Amino acid sequence: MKKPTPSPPEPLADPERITVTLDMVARRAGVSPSTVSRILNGTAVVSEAKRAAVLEATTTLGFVPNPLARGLAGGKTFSIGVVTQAIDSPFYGAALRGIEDALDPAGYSPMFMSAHWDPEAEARCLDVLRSRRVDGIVVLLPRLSDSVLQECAKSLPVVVSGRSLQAPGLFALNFDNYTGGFMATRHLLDLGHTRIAFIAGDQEHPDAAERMRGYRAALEGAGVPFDPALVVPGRYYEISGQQAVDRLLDEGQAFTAIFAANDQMAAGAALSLFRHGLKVPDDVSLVGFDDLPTSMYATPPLSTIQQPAYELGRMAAASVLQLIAGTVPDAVLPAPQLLIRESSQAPSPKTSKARP
Amino acid sequence: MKKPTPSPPEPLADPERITVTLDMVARRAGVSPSTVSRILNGTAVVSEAKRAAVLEATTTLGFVPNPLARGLAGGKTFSIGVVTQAIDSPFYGAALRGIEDALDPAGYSPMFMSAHWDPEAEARCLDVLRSRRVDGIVVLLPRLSDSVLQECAKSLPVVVSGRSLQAPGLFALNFDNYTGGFMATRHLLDLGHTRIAFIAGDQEHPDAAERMRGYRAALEGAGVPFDPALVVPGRYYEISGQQAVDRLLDEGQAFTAIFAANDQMAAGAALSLFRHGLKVPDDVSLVGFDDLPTSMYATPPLSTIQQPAYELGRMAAASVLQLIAGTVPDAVLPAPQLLIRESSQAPSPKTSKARP
DNA sequence: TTGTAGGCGTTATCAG
DNA sequence: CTGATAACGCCTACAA
Repeated sequence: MKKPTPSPPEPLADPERITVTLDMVARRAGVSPSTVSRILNGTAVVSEAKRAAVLEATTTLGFVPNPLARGLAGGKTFSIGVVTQAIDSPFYGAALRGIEDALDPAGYSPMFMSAHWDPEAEARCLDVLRSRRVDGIVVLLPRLSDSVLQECAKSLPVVVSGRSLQAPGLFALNFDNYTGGFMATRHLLDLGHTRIAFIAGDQEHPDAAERMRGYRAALEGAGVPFDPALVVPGRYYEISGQQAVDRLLDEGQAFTAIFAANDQMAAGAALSLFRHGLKVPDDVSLVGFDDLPTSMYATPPLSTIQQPAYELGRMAAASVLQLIAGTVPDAVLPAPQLLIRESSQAPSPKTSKARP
Repeated sequence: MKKPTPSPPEPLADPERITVTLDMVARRAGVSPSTVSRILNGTAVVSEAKRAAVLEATTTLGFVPNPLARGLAGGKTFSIGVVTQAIDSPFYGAALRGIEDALDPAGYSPMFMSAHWDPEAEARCLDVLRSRRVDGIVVLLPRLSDSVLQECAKSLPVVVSGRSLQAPGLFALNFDNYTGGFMATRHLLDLGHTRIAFIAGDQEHPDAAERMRGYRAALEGAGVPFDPALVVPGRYYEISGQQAVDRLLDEGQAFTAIFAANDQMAAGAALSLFRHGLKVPDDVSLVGFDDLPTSMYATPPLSTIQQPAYELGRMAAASVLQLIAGTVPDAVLPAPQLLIRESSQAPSPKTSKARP
């Protein structure tokens, strides 16, 4: 499958075209290939004279080691597999950047893949990554069972987020979703709300379940009875937040505030309220979770729980690197933080119900 | 590099642990390695009997070819380098997914890198990607000069977006930003607005310049004089949109509508208006550009120009693949489309100026 | 049609 | 400290 041009060989010489090999460097420096390799990798001590010669040859020849050959021979590819659920998710963006930032200075490259919340797809991602011989794997919010993950960790360093697992070669970075959910609800309670609707995430996700647990605990702590009618399931997407509020309103539920399990659903909820002529926060207070970059630019800016996505990415990447180096990671995610903006306020006495 | 375990052979058999090689498949099928290779790659015609035997052996052994070895031997890595400016940008998200979707079925893997709008960083990305021996490169909104890009294309298939370049081994996918800018402005004009502020993007970016050109052309076409005082520079981030409107308002400029060169700045603009007590669209109409996934959930939903980010990604990826295959890409981006939502309406007679 | 041999660019293992 | 000499796992002439 050559270029369809059977013309004379390279009219315009392209210096970068021909690959410079380690052997060529060795020859030019008058040493053996192994010596070059050792110097370039710092694998052993070498005489200053040769080191200098090799370095000179390396630069003048513009030698760049071939990662493929390195991987094949040495068993390391200097790449880390990263499986996300949706690479286009606003939440992941920051995390991916954190991973990039942590890996780059170490000479590692991330290899991103999306599993689309599908356990089977996630398994395929792991397979592809393994077949590509990545040196380690980061799984953001895995959907696969703990055992599968632990199994995977037996043959490769693995870091997961959103689980609390313990296993050799496995490190889990868990955000305190429970406390986050608690704080959000508590904030609304403190403001004077008692009829607080909750748009839940998919309870299959541990983090969603935790946020809900925080919601209930806060209510109980305040002596406010938990009302199942105020809890609507969502799926973390905007549309599900919108539908949730549509439903709440259709059912004629009385509430003065809404706590959405993530900012995306909060945005959907806001749209539903807008369509129904309800104002935030005058008629209904709204609190989200995640603090997406866009949330502070919502109208009005959204009160939410800050989730350190960028830090999560950085720490996860740093942790795989530690695992690879044989160190035991000790990273701990920052505690949840409540960001009070303008979407929440005390309930106005007049409109104590969404549907007066 | 054998296993450091001279213990009895595999107490708990771990089938995935030991790598199954092509040779093993060959042996089990009773054929030579080359035959296996030929069958698996469809490189040559083989007798049905052997083909069946090989396929059987492949599946029962769970053989997965090693991409590293394949790359080393065949000179291909089956990976495509993708340089974006910011992996966490809401606009890129969809594009990256498109790339993923187009590459995956072809057995290729994307390798994402962020250049942060910095030409030097972009050059480094290209170097890293080349050193990783990617088979082709996609550069989304390059900041590097045309000549550097063309030079790069001499040794590697390159696809760029946001430029109109022509060169061997180089394919450019360009969105019609001019028409998009024209349509957005025209929409406002049609509504009856004549004082239309424009929040521009960095004029260094060709696409930003084009959108501005469209803005001016629409004004001229409608016989509305272009007023430099209504044009404020931005940098495509939310904050710059907010600052732009702050400035417009501080200066006491009279306008009834704002066209922001992208949705992110439109979000910032909306926040500024909100802070100043101005309502969208009652006091000021607002139109953006890009149609970010979040824009339809803004309050009110944002009128904007739809930019097919996902398609862009898909087409870019498909095009590199074509380039690699020796075909000439012929992809053409969909034409811009105006999405009229609720952030734009006819100017109310009372508030014909932001500052009456 | 099918097998054999050699090589892709490095690293690792061993002697010296 | 340094240099041969094997691998690494696969592909591709070349030969049969």
